[in-house]
Amino acid sequence: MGNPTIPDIVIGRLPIYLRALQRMDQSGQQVTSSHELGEMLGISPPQIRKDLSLFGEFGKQGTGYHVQFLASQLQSILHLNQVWDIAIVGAGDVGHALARYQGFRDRGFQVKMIFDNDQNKIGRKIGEFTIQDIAEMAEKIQEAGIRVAMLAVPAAFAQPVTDALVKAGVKAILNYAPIQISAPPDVKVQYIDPALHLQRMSYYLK
Amino acid sequence: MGNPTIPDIVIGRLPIYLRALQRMDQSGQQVTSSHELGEMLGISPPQIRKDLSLFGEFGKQGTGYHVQFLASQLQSILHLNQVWDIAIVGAGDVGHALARYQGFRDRGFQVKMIFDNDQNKIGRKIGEFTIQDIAEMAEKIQEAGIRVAMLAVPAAFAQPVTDALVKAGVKAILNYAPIQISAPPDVKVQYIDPALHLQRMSYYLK
DNA sequence: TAGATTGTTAATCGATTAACAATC
DNA sequence: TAGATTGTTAATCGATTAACAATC
Repeated sequence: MGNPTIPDIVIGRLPIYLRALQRMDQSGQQVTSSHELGEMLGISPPQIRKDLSLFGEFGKQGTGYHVQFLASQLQSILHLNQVWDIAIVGAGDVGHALARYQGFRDRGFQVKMIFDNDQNKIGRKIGEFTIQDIAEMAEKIQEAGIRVAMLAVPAAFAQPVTDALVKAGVKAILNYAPIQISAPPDVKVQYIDPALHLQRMSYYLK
Repeated sequence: MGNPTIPDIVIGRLPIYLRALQRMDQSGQQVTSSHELGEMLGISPPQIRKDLSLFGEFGKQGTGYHVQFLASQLQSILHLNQVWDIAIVGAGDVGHALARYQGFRDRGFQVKMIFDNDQNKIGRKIGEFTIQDIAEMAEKIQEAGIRVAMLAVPAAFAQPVTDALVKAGVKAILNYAPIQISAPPDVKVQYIDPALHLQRMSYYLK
């Protein structure tokens, strides 16, 4: 069970730590330290130690952290001991790229279905998936018990599709549509909008 | 010129304000308030007023903000009065989706070229763009004076490609590779890793 | 052991918010 | 005018960091 007093900003750093640890593990490294992790990630060592200490004592004084052990602890904290099924809504370029992206499986997620409302797309295949009719979305998601969705529809559809996903029992939505959506407090929403990142950087461009 | 004392966290919110204002403008709305914007974005009204006041006085007491005026001020602050040319590195699924994404143009950016190191891809077209050899990347970017790049290569190539981009004069990199990259302080880097967002949400899933 | 690094407290730093005078 | 909303100060809140005892 998650401790409800952990700040969300700390939760946001855990996957970053995990990603670094998994890279270390893949390269055969067995031990690391808050200093090394901090160097690698641009995060201060005490910050890392403090974050981790909110969940337990994972290190050894004088030695540091055992890479595999810490990684598995973080996976457990983040509920990544299981593979979460994902539904993709929207089979345009973004939905297409997400459906084919190979990087989810190793990191606790697995695309299971993809929906669109375009009759020309429905029935066509993307890799192993057949694009399904969005009219059947709620039913299919409920049947499969899917809790995680990625939203790759035009901005105008984002809110109605969100409402349908919430009704179907989805609790986590990664929204690629360039618009704020509203959902009940028990439904987490994260946003990806590349233009937002670019605009943030262009402030610093002369 | 940007005021160097503005916190980066404030800069990060300006594009969010701008996006909301542009939607209002498109729907014909002429005036808004910090309260309405805050409601829409989940940001407190005083926060919005304080952020904006760091750059000037853009509102009218009793009335609020003129949507078009505030939007144009934000565009100017963010250096979005011009269109920034972008180079994409990596012509896989992600690079492909980015090259075809229609959402950049209205928001101050324009894809100009795309590179890959795969001989089977070089010379093929994505929309209007011909995939170019990454061996010619530095030269082409320098010639065109491109300052902004999007990185959509495998993690193992992210750092060497970054080094090449920096040498070629790129000052802003949006990195889709799931790995931290290092660049000089005058080169801004932003990250997009969907798995990171998913993992952050799965903490809250039971 | 000596050196290194954790976990944690206290201090600092920075960001957010409450409150309100100014004024449209 | 009366009502509404800004811009801004002061207070609060929360996050980061410095420092160090504990200990491997």
